[in-house]
Amino acid sequence: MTRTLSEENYLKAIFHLSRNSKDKVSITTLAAAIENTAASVISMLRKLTAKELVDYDKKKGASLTHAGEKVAIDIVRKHRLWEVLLAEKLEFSWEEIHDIAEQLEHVHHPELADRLDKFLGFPAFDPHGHPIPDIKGHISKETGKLLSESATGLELEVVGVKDSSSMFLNYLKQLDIRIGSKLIIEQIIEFDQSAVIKINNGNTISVSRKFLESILIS
Amino acid sequence: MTRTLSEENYLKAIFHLSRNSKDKVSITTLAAAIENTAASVISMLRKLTAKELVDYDKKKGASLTHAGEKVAIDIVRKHRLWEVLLAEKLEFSWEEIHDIAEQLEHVHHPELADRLDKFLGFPAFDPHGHPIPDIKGHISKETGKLLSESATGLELEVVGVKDSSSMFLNYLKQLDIRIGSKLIIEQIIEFDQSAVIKINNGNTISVSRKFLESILIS
DNA sequence: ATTAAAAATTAGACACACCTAATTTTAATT
DNA sequence: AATTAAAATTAGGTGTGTCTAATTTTTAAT
Repeated sequence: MTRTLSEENYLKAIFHLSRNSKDKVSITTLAAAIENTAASVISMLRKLTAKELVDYDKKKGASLTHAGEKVAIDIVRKHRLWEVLLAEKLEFSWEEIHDIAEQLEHVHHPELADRLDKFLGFPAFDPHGHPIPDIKGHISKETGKLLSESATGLELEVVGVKDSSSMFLNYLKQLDIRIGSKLIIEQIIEFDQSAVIKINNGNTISVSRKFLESILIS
Repeated sequence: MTRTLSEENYLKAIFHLSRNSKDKVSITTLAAAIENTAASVISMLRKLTAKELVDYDKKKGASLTHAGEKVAIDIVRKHRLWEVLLAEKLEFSWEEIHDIAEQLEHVHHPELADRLDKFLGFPAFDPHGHPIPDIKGHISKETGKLLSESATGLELEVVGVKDSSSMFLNYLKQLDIRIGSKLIIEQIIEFDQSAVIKINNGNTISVSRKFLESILIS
């Protein structure tokens, strides 16, 4: 019943991808997310199907079984709890914690997550604004909606990011955007769906569509 | 230059084995320590030799190069710092922390050990009484000597254990022996080198030679 | 409906870290 | 010195998780 690192990463990827798009996840999508080839994805899905952690073969696309989802949520829980420890206790910055938590999330011990949770004071959100599953695996809904779905002219508060990569977070740091920052969409450029936004009632800059889809606002 | 889990475990094993016996480590000894076959050990030593982390082939036996020792000490440092966090902050008990730290010690990040160290208040010893290498890789000498090398009749204080396995630590827990406990060797049985010891001026029990070699006293 | 493009799949290979079963080398005894 | 035992080594094999290069199937467009 013990899972390999690869297996866990696949489960996690399927979990995140099926949160976003609701649908079953295609081979190609998974392959892109996990940065493996489609061939590799197929053989891993077969393995996970045999272990009854994933449903596949049926129509097109993979989804987690109940057991698989439990495993995935446990990994996500550990990931986010470790991120809180790294940020709050060890003083790592926003853009450093994700990669370390990617390693820490695979440490196995039946009580580890719960001990961490208690030590950290049962945090509800990780430093990127994502909800932390509770001890029973319940996840409160993502707070906020995408900046890309917001109207122009309104003052919006940043409550989280959809992309936790250090690349993106370094960019935000450079722009002086963090959780709690105030943004106003001043203009949407129809041509490429980019936008001009005002940051903290100060600088005005131009950002891409991809940027708008990576920020959660309240 | 990135190291695999296996490579790190070999480096750590060589490090610990050559602390104990000073000499270069034989294939057979390493194989027993790491619970692999001699054949596997040889091929891994070749790999580590090629990476210039280990000196081998020469006479009989392996030892760490300067670079290899640096890596090993870094792993040991992380292991022991994580043990402190697990015991002091997350309230894990003596016999649980070793196995978790075996996983945590392989988490890579250039600053992780130092941040942990700072957060924990720069501890000098881990919960099993072993010295924690400092930021420069310096390790203070093991405190204490083996219970097996002590005279009978004296009151001795437990300062550490040589064996951090949960098997041994559970046994100690059952005997109510921990760091700080007082022991008196009442008698050595010549036949098998076992001993009768008094614990905390209370119960008297019989223990094996192996037991005596697994406890450090001041 | 046909055709082209995209997605899924199969087939076969490879690196890694193991293994077992010889075989060779070294060390220890008589 | 011959013999035996132990240790080291080689040879060849396995499972896991990848890959590339076909091939097949599905979907979309004309």
